[in-house]
Amino acid sequence: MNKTSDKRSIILGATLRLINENGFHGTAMSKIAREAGVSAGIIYHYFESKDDLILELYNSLIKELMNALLKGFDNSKSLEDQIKKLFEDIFRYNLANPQAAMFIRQYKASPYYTHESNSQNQQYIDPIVSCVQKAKKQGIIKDLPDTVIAVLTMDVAALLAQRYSAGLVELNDELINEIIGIIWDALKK
Amino acid sequence: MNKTSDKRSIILGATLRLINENGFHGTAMSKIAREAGVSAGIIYHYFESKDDLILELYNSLIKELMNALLKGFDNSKSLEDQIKKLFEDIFRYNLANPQAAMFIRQYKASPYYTHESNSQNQQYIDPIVSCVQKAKKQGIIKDLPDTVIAVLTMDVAALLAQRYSAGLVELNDELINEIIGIIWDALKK
Amino acid sequence: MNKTSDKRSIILGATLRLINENGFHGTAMSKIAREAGVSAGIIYHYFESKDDLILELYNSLIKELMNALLKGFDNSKSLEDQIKKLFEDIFRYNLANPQAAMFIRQYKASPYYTHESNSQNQQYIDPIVSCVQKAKKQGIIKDLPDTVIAVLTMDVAALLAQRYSAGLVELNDELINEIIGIIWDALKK
Amino acid sequence: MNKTSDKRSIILGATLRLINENGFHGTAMSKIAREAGVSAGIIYHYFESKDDLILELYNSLIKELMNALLKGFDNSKSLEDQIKKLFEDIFRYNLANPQAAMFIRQYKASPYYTHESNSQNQQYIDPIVSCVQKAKKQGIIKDLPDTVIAVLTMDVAALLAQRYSAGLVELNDELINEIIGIIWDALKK
DNA sequence: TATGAATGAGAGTTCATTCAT
DNA sequence: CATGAATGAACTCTCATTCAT
Repeated sequence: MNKTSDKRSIILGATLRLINENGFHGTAMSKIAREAGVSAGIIYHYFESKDDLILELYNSLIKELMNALLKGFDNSKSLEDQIKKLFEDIFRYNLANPQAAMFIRQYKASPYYTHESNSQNQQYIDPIVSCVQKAKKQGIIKDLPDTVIAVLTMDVAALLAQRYSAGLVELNDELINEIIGIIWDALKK
Repeated sequence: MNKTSDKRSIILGATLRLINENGFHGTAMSKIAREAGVSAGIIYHYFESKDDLILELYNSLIKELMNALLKGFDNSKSLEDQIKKLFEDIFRYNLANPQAAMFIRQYKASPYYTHESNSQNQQYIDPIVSCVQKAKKQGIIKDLPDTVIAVLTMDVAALLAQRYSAGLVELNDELINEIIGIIWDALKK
Repeated sequence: MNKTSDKRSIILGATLRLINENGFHGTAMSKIAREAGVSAGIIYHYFESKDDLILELYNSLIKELMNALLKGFDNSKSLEDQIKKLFEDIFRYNLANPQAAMFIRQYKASPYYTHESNSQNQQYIDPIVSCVQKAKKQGIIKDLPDTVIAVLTMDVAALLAQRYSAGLVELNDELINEIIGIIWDALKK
Repeated sequence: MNKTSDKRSIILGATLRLINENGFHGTAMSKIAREAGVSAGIIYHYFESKDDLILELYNSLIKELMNALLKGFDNSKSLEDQIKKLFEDIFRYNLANPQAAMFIRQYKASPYYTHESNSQNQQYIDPIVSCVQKAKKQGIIKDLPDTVIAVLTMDVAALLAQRYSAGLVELNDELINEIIGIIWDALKK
């Protein structure tokens, strides 16, 4: 890890924290610079604009999430176990990374979120999507549209993570397992 | 309906449309005024500030939603039917009012959403919460925290409504009924 | 006193209080209306504009002051006694009416104060000026320009009244008399 | 003198001129920027707000005035000569710097003038106050409250300077000396 | 690479004034 | 006479972005 990517990461981290706390609108570039301990100008060396910075942050968080999911992937297991593991990992990742979950959620709910911004992450998403497709074809899970499945897994997990971060619900391992079970039962055929 | 509440409503409507399209940050007060066909200054006659305007919009949408849910309420039916009807109505309301669903979702994902902003709506939410409580006690639905139940019903419905509005998924009556059935099966004991 | 002049007076009184507390700039017409217990619009029935309202207030305060001075006037006394009494009354009036003193001072220090605004009060000021002129000619007081004499009497008194109102100095009767004596000694020949 | 303090000074100078001409209320930040030949935004780099700018201007003028008075200070002279010189310098400084005198006067007559704003200048005022204190104790000048002495010297000088600037009175050296003599005679024991 | 002073457009908000009622 | 909703220009202040150093 060289100095360049260090500073880039520091800026991204500062942006993540500030936007989660104050929203897109409440997060001025000058504040990001102060939080990151760099000058305002240098941000424009690493990112084209504020919009670009936010998009890059989103992409990097999606990339990290997808890497975490792929790491748990085991092709030697049965497809049912693979899918089950996938859903479990999605839940656990969101709950373990509430800052990331919160940002992704806020981003997706905002006008920053366009088809274009998502197409860049297709490469990371593809393996997971194709796994889900296979499971549908083999009759392991219900034949629902991908979007519906994504909502019931990814989005539900992210929402619960945020509610947990906000102190609105207590989530112990037992409850998490129960929820994962409920979702799995709801999706499986 | 007198002129005063008319203009107030017009301003709220313009705010809803613009914020859904451009986000909180992308929606200037002057644009709201232009969209509503009023002067910029008069907004401050009806609302204290931009933040207040947004909060009032949120409150009014929550109130409308809750009224819609209460309208479908029938105490003569069995509790199971009541709960089932409630979940169905939540889905249908969100899908029928995508603008409201989208705004509520964006609001809840933003730093505007605080405990304080929700406490004002407690009066509308209470009857529904108590109905769910009763269902839990009578063993009709699973004994999950209210927040988890809210995520699996209200938030899932709102998310699907937005995905539908964004053209990401086709939701016909058959599919809606299937999803309602899935959620109901997941929650019932 | 009819209702019309009542309301006019109430508006003037509200303006006096608010401007002394918040300055010209900090005193909106709507606040004057609220303080006076009238609508914003009606002020424009009694006064042409905010500037006019402020000018009329200034004029009315100058008129009251001058009337107070003229009331103490006694042509049967010696000129020396008349002048001495005049200076004493100026002091006492300012100290007894700190709100008026404060406003006049703030007005005179502001760009509202023009030659034009003063010319309207010439009728009230004339008798006093001519009395001072006579005293100068008869060698009772020093032959200083009128402006210098006004500063050493009127303005000094107003300043002391304001300092007293602000709690910066304690002014008992003894001290007031001492100051009056000092000023008189300084001006007399 | 570096560029930073240059621009700060230019802004302060522009503010002084405009406020003397148009008052606090009539002096918009945008006008100050234009007069100073800078952008509107940069003022907020040097000053927190309009209020802060005005306070800083007041403080800098008080500081300059006090430095001018201290420069004329000569401890080797008799206390009587020191005091006399002080009063003379106050007069001459005010008459030589009518812009400063006018602003200080307008500021003191406005609601901007608070105890807090003055406490920041105590360090500059202290030496002069203690000199006056000593003179009172030694029976050189009358035992009047400091505020009264300040009014009769500082404020009278500032008022005369403004009247002179406004063309209301002609002040030649002879007259100035006469007035200084009158004030001195009034204060000395 | 890195800084931070500088820009200027545009934000939210205020307010003197008007006018239909 | 009286109201107060309505206007819209002008205000203070912010902020993404640039650029000389």
